[in-house]
Amino acid sequence: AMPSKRRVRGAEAHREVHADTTADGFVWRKYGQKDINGSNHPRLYYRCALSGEGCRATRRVQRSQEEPAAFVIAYYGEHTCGAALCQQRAEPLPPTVVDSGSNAWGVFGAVDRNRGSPLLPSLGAEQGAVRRHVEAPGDTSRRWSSPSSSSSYSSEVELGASPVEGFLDGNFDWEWETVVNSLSFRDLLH
DNA sequence: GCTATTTGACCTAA
DNA sequence: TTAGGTCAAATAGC
Repeated sequence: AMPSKRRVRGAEAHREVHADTTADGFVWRKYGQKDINGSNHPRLYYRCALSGEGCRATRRVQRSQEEPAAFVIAYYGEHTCGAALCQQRAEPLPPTVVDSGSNAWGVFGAVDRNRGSPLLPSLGAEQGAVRRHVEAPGDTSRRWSSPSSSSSYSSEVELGASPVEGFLDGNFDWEWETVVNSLSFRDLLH
């Protein structure tokens, strides 16, 4: 039988993030757009560009009501094509964090992936790299792998960077918001 | 001509 | 019946 053409109402997104750019390190193909009740902005639907190879990852992008410059992006499904294949970058991401104590910096290459997307804010192209600054209390060695439900920490990303897969990786969700020239993250579990 | 995007229609859970 | 997710023909861009 044909699979349902409609996601079950209320189905949980694998993760949901707030971002000021729609770029996330993956290649997406738009397949639909809808005006949503109670929203001033249409909702955009994307699936992985490698869906033809069986990748079932999709995402739903909508501008934030409160902050029109920001986006709320919900991810559904996993990249069964393999994250490396879905990403345009030639090299896999370096480890998300180089832990060097209370402050740790990781360096990322910024990639302009959304080409001429009208949704893409003027981020990223001119800046060369992203740095993620981590401030976490307590044990820093496990903060990226399995944060406890009570842990609280934040990261900072120097602008220029679209949020990339490395930031979203893991078993927990992130929310980020623009703070002048940086993005701050916080664990959505709290 | 090929590929990606747009957009109205279609489908179905609520 | 409505709302929202997807399809697919038309269109645009290369």
